[in-house]
Amino acid sequence: MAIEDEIISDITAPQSGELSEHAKEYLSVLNPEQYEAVVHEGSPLLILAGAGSGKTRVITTKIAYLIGEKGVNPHSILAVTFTKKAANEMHERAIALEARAEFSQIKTFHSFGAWFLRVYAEDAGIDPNFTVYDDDDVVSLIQKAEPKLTKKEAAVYARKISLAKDYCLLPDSPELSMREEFLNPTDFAEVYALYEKRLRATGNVDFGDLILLPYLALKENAALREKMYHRFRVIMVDEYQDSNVAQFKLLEALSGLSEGSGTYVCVVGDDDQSIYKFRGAEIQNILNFPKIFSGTKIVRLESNYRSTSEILSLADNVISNNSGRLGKTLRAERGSGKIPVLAFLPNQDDEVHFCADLIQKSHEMGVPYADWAILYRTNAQSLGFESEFVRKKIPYQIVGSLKFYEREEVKDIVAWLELLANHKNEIAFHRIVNKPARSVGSKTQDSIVETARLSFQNDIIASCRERLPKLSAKAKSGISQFLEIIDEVESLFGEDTTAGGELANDVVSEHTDELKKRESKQTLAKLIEEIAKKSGLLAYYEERDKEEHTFRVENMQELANSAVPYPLARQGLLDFLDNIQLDRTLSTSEEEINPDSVTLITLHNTKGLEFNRVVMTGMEEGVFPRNGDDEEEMEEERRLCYVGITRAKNELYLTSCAVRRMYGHIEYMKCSPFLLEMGTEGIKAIGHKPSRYTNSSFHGGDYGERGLSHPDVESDPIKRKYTRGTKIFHDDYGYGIIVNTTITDEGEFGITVSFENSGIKRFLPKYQESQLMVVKE
DNA sequence: AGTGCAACTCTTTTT
DNA sequence: GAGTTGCACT
Repeated sequence: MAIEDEIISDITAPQSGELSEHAKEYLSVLNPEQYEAVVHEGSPLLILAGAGSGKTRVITTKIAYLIGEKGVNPHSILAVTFTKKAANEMHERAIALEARAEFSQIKTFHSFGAWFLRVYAEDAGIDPNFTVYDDDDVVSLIQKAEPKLTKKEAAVYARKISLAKDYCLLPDSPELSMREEFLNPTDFAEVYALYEKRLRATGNVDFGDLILLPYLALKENAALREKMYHRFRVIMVDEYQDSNVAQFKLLEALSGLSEGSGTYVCVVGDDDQSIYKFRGAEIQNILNFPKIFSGTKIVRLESNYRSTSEILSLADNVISNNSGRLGKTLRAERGSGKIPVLAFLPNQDDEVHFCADLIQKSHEMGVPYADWAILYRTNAQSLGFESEFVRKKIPYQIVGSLKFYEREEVKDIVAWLELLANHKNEIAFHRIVNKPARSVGSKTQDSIVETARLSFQNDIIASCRERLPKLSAKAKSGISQFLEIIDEVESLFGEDTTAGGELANDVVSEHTDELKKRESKQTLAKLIEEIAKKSGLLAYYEERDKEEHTFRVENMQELANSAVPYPLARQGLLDFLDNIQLDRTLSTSEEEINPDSVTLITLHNTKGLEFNRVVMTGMEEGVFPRNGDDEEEMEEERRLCYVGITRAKNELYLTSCAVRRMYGHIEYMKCSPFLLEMGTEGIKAIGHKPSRYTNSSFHGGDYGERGLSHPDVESDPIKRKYTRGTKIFHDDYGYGIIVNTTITDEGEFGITVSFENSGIKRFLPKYQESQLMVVKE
């Protein structure tokens, strides 16, 4: 690891004295708390950063400041976040402030783990050519380890194993039997142990291992820890409220905070935005941080620069119902804006139409589609919006959809790549050896894997070669074809088949990659195309595309396209696999995503994002919040609601349906308790208000009887408000006078307005209340 | 080995 | 209601 040692040798001494002009400039835009956080040094730092409080600015400015003003070597700065998107944004913004930040490690927790394991594979006791198993692969592997389990049962074990790893629990951890969730199935620990053994035999890792294995390696190896203390002098963690136990232990081991390493640790988070408990996030990490690390300085960022005061006050009304908060009140620096709108709608079709209308009408007035985000609790809810948007030709983009990598044809190609990277990958072997059919049945496959285990250190390809002469005629021909394909595609690597991950993801490797790419002009895309051709998958899917009118070949090509930036070499292959395995949510290939499109996104996925106009849909009990009973889960849902509201900069809309189709049944929905918590004061409710909603404002907490709709008592006030001759102001059209009022065929109250500058328009005021204002003279 | 039909579950949320 | 899984049949 010569490179590693080289990097740590040139940490420049801290400079003293005057700030550079550049630094004065970027520090001058900070508020006092932000400034304090940026220049703080000498003890651990906990930044409690409310939504929209400029947290990313603080982190990136701090990185720039440390490098530019404090003489910290950019290589010795590590910053981790939870999503690739956030990591990339942070890196770019840091570079914009300070070019040398390019050399800092700014990545997700998991991709940091992958980097660490490649570089220190030996210390961690694993093969440096590992690839990462996704959840489906884990389930398959559990079934291989314990064949009597059905897929469903195996999935239960898979989920719990993943959770156990988040909690940093191994099969033999005594704590495993102390936690309720691991008590059944009663043989959980045994299956977990079997799985671990089998997983190690494949030479692969799962997601949990990316955190757990680096931690274990550090824990058992003082020399390695020492190395890390020199390698990383500054460690920052973003979204710290969602870190899990394993991540905390990794951070602790990496920083040596308890060992007096002198590493500077800065964590940033917001306890009100902790929304990943189901995935093992441990909110105690942030609540107890100051207790665990004595001398911790706490800085609170409570100035919100994102949302209008109307939006923030709704957010505060909701979150203040939670107990056990560190406590924090956001100040709306932007001042006041439009009042949020709550639409009660008959059913989910109306919900979809309402959103589409809102977007389309605003677009006609020049509002870009990209202003809008549709938020929902579960992925399933996106379907209705998708079809409606397609129909109305509204461009949209779904964030966080795993669809691309879940496609059969994509998984096939990826399995080929994985097997090439790691000949021990049993799951990948099973997937591709007989596809298209080569008469290699499951019995033959199992016997080959068994032989690999017994005689070839799990190398399945070696096992294939050895078993070849002894197989039945059919299987023999199939396996020999298979081996031929393997040989042909492996020859594409040329002489560069040596294993090695020393340079992974470091700047140095990027340069070498760049050189190699230019020299050979060959990229990984070529490998993928060859695999598709030689394996017969191309022909196979061409045939199926014709019959089924699908676009599978296109998808394979798209995968190939996304591999163009990677060199045709072993390292390029591993980098590419890391990239797709650790970033499944983003469609890697930036295939013609319309830059001006509406965002469809789950509430969870919105963390860290912001939009001018936000619609929170499905505000119904049972949808959001999902379960109403458990108070702890309720608090997490409430935090999720808080996250959703605070994504909105200028306009917030909420929709709630009276009836929703679920499963195949019609469900009569109650409106979400969160709507009641928001109160009725700061929100404009339109549509048929359920009695539960109208009654609640008088006695908070008592949500009233279940009920759908009251007779519409609200239409009268509206009619009274918009009378002929009234002067109004419309956000899009400006000032005008109501020249006529009508009742439509559907019984809706309509007005005709003559605008000073926009001609004559007709409206249904009920649906325009957010844009319409009566002007008092 | 591959096809077709019947029965079942499923809705959290994701690196 | 749909998509998936498992079984039985060819």
